[in-house]
Amino acid sequence: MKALRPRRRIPEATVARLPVYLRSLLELAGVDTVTISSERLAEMAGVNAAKVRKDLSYLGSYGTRGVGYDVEFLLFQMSRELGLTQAWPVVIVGVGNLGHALANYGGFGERGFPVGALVDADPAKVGERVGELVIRSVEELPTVVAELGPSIGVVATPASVAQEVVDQLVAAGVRSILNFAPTMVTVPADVSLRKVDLAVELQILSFYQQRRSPLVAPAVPAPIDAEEVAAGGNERSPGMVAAPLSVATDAPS
Amino acid sequence: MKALRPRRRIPEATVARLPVYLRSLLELAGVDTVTISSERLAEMAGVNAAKVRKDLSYLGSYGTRGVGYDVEFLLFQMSRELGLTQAWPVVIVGVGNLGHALANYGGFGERGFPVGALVDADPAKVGERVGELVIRSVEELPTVVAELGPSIGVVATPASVAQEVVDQLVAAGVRSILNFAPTMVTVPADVSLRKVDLAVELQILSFYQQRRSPLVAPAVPAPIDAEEVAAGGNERSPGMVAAPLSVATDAPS
DNA sequence: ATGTGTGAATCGGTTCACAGCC
DNA sequence: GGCTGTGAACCGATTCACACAT
Repeated sequence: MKALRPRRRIPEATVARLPVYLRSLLELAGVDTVTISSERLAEMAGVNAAKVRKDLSYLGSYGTRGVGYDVEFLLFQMSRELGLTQAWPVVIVGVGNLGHALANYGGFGERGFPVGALVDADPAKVGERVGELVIRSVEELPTVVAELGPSIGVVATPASVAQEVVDQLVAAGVRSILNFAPTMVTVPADVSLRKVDLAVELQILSFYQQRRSPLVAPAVPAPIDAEEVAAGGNERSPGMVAAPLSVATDAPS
Repeated sequence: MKALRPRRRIPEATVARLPVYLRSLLELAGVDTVTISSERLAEMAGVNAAKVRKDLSYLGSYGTRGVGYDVEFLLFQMSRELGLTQAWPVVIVGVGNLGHALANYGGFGERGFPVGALVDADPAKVGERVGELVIRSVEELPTVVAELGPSIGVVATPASVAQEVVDQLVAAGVRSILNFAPTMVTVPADVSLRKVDLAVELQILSFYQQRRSPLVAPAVPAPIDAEEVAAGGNERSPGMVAAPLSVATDAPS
């Protein structure tokens, strides 16, 4: 299954920023603002204007020179491109602390990703009710996925069973998986996999914090102001998890 | 603004992978395995061998040609580099669904990031007990942070107050922040910020899934093309495709 | 005059390929 | 022979800078 047809191939880094632009646009949608400049959108999204223009240009030439971008139109195009014109149900596997929280977290449904099913391997949990859903057995995955249609699998199990669960999701037909388990898992080439690894995030922060204070005392002649300085947002999606960028430039001497 | 402070500057992308190597090494630590080759470590971490060698070379020349890397020694160096020789307490701000789950999630403490305090702005929650901790008022942040010492702030509040909370953390002296709120926040240049945005992750998955199965006809005349999907920016290296030892290679349906 | 769209320059990171040491 | 360490080539992404449309 390898076709190569990039009608308009959108760079991965751009794809990772589209949701951020979308959110920014939603913030000012419906209201007074009819058009927006790349500069203003950049500010809202926490990136720079050149990047915004380049990114949006991959979607098509939807702007008007000398004016800016039509907010509504851009919203529409972007939603379409991101596949948000339809709802993608989410199947959460592993209803422990995290799975539970994710199930109750309203944010998903609001954004077009209704939690469609909860699944757990523990027989003691099967049948238990969480919100409006009843936890089902992991054995029912094929049925569950068939009922929901194209959906996204969220793995919130212990690391030890994550690969097994991923395999089951894939076998059930799920082609998009978000893994929260702190372990590496592999999927066939036609399945998308992203991971969110909290411990890794903390360790990355630890690295920079460590570097910053081998000693103490910043001892900088001119105290740096606060607020407003952009620390960049983390975006980026190269070979890792989320995005990165942080850290500071080091001691201004 | 670039001082040549860090004798060995480690690329950001490398820093983000160190925790993954660390975890891999821990998996085989203590046991029979005394040394490990870049190839084997690469396999465990889900990257390629050249990358492992290059990454490890930034830490120093800790390998032995013709042999590999000493597991224990590498573990030690890596822990030190990541600042894991000390525990960094975590302050969770916002004890809603997610904050609660994070507080109860044992994974942090295990990995050297004990949850040191829970803070919330809601007076109704202050005083409530969660695990061994009592939720404290957000006004007490300066005191809390002073008590804990250098720590990491985790923002698990609604988006609407995230920036405010981040400012308070920074004012209280926190220099490392992990933001779960779905909004852009800024911090001074000397503060590290990383974000975990679940909705964004789902939308990225949606993008690729959408491309894979363009369901309805687009409202705009646009030639549609299939394309090989290589989704996520997460981990995944180009080379890691089909699941080696997993089942699931083919989808049932 | 204003702000997009995009080639060209640049940068950071990955991969290659092989010299060097075990 | 095996495997690391690393310059060099390569590649994707970011930034620059300006022609062009309104």
